Amino acid sequence: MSDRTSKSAHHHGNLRAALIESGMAILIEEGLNKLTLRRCAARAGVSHAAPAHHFDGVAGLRAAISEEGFRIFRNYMLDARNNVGPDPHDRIKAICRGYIYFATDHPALFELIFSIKIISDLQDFPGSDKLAIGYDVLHDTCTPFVEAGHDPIVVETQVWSLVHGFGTLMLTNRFGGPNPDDPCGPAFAPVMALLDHLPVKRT
Amino acid sequence: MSDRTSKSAHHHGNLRAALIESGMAILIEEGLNKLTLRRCAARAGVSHAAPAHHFDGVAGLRAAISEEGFRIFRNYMLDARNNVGPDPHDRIKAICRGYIYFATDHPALFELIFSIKIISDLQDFPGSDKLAIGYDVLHDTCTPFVEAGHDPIVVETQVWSLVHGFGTLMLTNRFGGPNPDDPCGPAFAPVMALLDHLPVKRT
DNA sequence: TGTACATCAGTGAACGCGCGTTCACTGATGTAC
DNA sequence: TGTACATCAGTGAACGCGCGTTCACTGATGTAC
Repeated sequence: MSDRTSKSAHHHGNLRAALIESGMAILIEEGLNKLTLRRCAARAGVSHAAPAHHFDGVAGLRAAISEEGFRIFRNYMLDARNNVGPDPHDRIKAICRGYIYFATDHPALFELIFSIKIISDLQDFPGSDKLAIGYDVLHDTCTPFVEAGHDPIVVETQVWSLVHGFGTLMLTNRFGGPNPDDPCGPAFAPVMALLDHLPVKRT
Repeated sequence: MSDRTSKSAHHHGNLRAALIESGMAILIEEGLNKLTLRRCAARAGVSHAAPAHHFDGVAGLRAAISEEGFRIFRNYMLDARNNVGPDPHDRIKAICRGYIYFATDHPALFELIFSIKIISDLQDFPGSDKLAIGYDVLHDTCTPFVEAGHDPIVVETQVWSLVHGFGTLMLTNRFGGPNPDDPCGPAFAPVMALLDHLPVKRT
């Protein structure tokens, strides 16, 4: 936070963060299959061998970007939920809207964070608990629909499957593609309707 | 169907079909990112320039394999539905089980056929109506749950989102990974339960 | 039935591309004294 | 405060890899006559 403007040739100072930022931009502008070490380096204005000092290969870069992606994703859900009152149905529908907005705004990042196979890629991601960032929001918001003493995974599986399926199908244009004006418009209404019928089990 | 055993150097005779078969094997054994023209050619025992006579680039190969994949996928749903009686809930649950069995048996093929973005990749796939193979099964099986005069897309979106979301999340091990013995086991029960509550609108 | 010939489906060598990785190097930074 | 030095984070050249594509070629096939 001092003379970041100097930008001397060596010692970028914050290259790791800059590379992650470059990766995000590449995801937005070029897509997931263009996310390479060399492209990130080029975009950050640094030699292509430089990233090796900060990431353990391309898998490490993807893991770091995923972690940031999960945080952004979680904030989408929280922001949506902060705009509604305490009604359980309003809240569950809100986080689902946040889910879909995120998928629409950041399709490649959405694809990245959900392409990680938790078990098989475990060794590649030492901080694999980072892959659960956001799950707490789903869990908390589902609680009113979970009968006391019952396993919350049932409701969580129902809600998550429903919204995730809609999101992925929408991104591959199975419902005519995302509506840029309102990704949670008419096409999403059937999902909302089903959520509306979830019975509240405790208040 | 004559002397296919001769296998003379030139004129393989059925190379297109052999390359598609090779591609299927590669998907099963090596995964989607190993599906290349050169690998298919090598696996079919042919020079790597040969596929150019049968497919329009790697996109054409993927399209041809997708088409076959959609047919297999559809048969999974039909087979499952043929094993149950006429009860609408039994039938809708059956095609969803078929959906999940297919995803478990052919994860890379599942990934391929659902990675195709229908609109943007349209020009790459002249037979893009082939991308809808299987939708008829969903449509027909959902009919009893659609009120007369209402748009069937509502129920179709609900069922499809639910089962597709579960399938994709399961394949990335979000539910502890697919159970090899019974992919439609306890983890899938919440989805089945939700389907059981779909109201029948006509008989 | 036999022959000439056009067509077609393969071969194999070559090219350029982008990628990850390695390596000797060098300039900047920070610390010990 | 100043100097020596270890450490660290970059550079740039080089390597090998697998990929798609092109191209002249050649052997097999099928048809006209």
